[in-house]
Amino acid sequence: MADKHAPDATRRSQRSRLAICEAALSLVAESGYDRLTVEGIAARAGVGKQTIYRWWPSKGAVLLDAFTETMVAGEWALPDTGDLAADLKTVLRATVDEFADPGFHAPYRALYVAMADDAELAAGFTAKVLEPGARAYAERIRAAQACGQADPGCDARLAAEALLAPFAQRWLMRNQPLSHAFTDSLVDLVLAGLRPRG
Amino acid sequence: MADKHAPDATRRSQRSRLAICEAALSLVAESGYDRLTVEGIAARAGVGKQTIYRWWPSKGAVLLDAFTETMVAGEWALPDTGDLAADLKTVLRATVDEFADPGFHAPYRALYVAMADDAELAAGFTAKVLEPGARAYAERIRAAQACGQADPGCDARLAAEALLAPFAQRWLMRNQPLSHAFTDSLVDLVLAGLRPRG
Amino acid sequence: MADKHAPDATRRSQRSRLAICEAALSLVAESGYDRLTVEGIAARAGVGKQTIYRWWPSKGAVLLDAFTETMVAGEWALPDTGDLAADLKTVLRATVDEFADPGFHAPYRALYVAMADDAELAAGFTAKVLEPGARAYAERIRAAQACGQADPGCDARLAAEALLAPFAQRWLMRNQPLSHAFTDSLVDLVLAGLRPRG
Amino acid sequence: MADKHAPDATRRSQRSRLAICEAALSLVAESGYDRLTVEGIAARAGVGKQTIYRWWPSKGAVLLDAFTETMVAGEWALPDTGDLAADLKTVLRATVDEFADPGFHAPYRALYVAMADDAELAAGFTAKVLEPGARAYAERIRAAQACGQADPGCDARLAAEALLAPFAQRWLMRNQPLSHAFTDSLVDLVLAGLRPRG
DNA sequence: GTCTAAACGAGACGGTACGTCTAGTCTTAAA
DNA sequence: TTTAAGACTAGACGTACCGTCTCGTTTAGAC
Repeated sequence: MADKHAPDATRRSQRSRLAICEAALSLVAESGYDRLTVEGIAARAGVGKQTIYRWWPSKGAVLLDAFTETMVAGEWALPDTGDLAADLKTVLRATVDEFADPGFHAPYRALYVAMADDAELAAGFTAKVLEPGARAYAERIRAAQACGQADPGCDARLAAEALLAPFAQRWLMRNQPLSHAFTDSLVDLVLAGLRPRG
Repeated sequence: MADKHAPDATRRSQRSRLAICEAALSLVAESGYDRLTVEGIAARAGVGKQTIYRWWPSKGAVLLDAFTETMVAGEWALPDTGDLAADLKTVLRATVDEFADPGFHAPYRALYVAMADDAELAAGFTAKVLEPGARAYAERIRAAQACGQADPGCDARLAAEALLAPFAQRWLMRNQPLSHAFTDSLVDLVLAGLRPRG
Repeated sequence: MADKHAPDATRRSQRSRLAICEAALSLVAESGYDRLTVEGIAARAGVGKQTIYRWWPSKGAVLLDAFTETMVAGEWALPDTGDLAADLKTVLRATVDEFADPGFHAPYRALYVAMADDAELAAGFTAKVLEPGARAYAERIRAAQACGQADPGCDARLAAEALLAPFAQRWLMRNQPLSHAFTDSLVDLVLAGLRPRG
Repeated sequence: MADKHAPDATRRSQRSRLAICEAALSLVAESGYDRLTVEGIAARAGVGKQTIYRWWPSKGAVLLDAFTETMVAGEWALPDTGDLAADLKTVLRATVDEFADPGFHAPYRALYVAMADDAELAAGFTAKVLEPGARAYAERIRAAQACGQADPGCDARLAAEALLAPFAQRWLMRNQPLSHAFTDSLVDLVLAGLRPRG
């Protein structure tokens, strides 16, 4: 029936919305997700708590909005120089560098945490961040398959996961170095599995 | 120098320790990690809160102890029938089935969450759970390399990660099915990358 | 300088305030001061603990507020029939009777306890309860001095204390009966000291 | 019936007993009664908690023992120079001075507190400390009555209370000075009530 | 250009859980 | 058997946030 009182989005204060997103990102970068509180965000943003609860269901949702808006530029296509291995290595090296910035990896890690307990947020994070990334990799691999650089019988999507998941895992665990050498080897391993078969 | 007052471990009550572990596991299976509280554990275990705080630094650490003790049998060697692909598929299918049990995957997921915010716990979880698993896979792959079933030039450890991480990722995200077909394909993909090169 | 964050008294919930006072009085009457807890008051009042800590610094302060509001009618003048001895005896007998009610003497005793360790509370209890009482006695005695019934050279305030303190002492100690006979004798003794001197 | 297991007092460690008493007195003088804890006493005395619980029912009881043993010399007779007023003033002035020492008044105040909630302790404190004092005053007054210095029709015990209680009250409340002038006036007032009647 | 309904800042409220502290009981080893 | 030591169950402490609920105060769209 009636959804509580759906607030009137046209009257929403953009000023507050931005302040909340910025506050959430800066706080999570400073102190980590478990010390991030709605009250803290409201205080830093100079905003009433209700203004947060009116527009977001949880602090995880705030973070997801803030992250996707600020961090995720929007374009997701991988470069295609004609050399699949080189392109993948280039992009993964850039990603390694990106994850060195606490302003980036702190909210990213926070979203990983929040996701595990909150299926709705997991769906959102997947749809807005993870899935587009995986799809871009799969697309690039499919292009290589199309021009004979990779075995067309292989599942491009699975190969994309085989590239991205070990990266994510190492980053999440923090127990092994996340280096260019690592991503390069990973590309080599997965691409070996994609060699066109004679 | 002195760490506060290190409690005397020889006087520790095993009765309480076990009750705490069992309570933690059952509660996390019932309600999820973010509804798991130290007070709840203490209440269900029939134990004073201080007894938990005396021996563990956080609820995540309790869960790690409880999980490794109860869930992780101890032996980690993979079967070796001589057929690498078959062996890997068998084990991964069994793991898929294992993760269908909430009594198993709930604490596992909880540890993933806790880990992301707590580097110390991450180290413990890695050392006691993830690392032994990865090592067992790498060992099996090395055995295959030794008898010519796999390219000896490949990094066995990296291949192990390429098998395990996509599995973990899908499970964590819940957005794609975690089926035998998936793990079988994954084995095929990674093993294709390990084909002995002519 | 700034007192933390002084809460906004205009928004204070009177409903909660009254419930807290009533809960404090009933609990102390039932179980005594040392079994009185802030949590217990909050629970019985149906109130969050923070609502108590926001407005009072200690359980003693709650009790003082509750007591002065409920028990202390406000008017403190002693009757003046022209007969000082009779008037004092009447009032003290009434006080003896009043102290037989646990609803009255329990919080009173509690405040005595709390006072001894808390100088601020002592000041409050003195100012709101003890001092007005002593002053009323002193005033009545001064009236008697003015009309020649008592020696004008005596310190009326000291005489008031000589009446009230032995009463308080016996009540506090519980080792001797607190009877009308006792207060009558006390009045006779002190008034003998106030006889107009020839 | 059997009283639990009455411990064997003949084997009691005097060393521990003394250490406990000293620890209790010094701690209460330093921090006040409400910060006095059994654990604190045990720690400072270098004694197990059980050793305290074995021999005393409460921290108040420890304090009473410690106080009576250390502070109350044992002899309670007031001087008798033949001049009642002078003798009383001398003794009360000395008492005023005694109460200026925190080592004395801190445990005394603590016992007042403890007493109000604990009838058993009240009986003990009364019997060992207050009552002997009151009796000594009453005795001195009776001596004066015997030699015609005071009205024999008056209740000497009541007069003693009229001297001691206002003193105790002022000390307990801390809101009025506790001076020699005050005790002198008090003696004068009460003694006026005891004047032999023509 | 008001008027008026909303979104807003602020923050009090009923609650839950935190991590700490102490009570009083129980167990162990030493003397 | 008493003692020092200290782990145990129990539960209150005072604090931090939760998410809900008023309060006036902006503020922006409809009159």
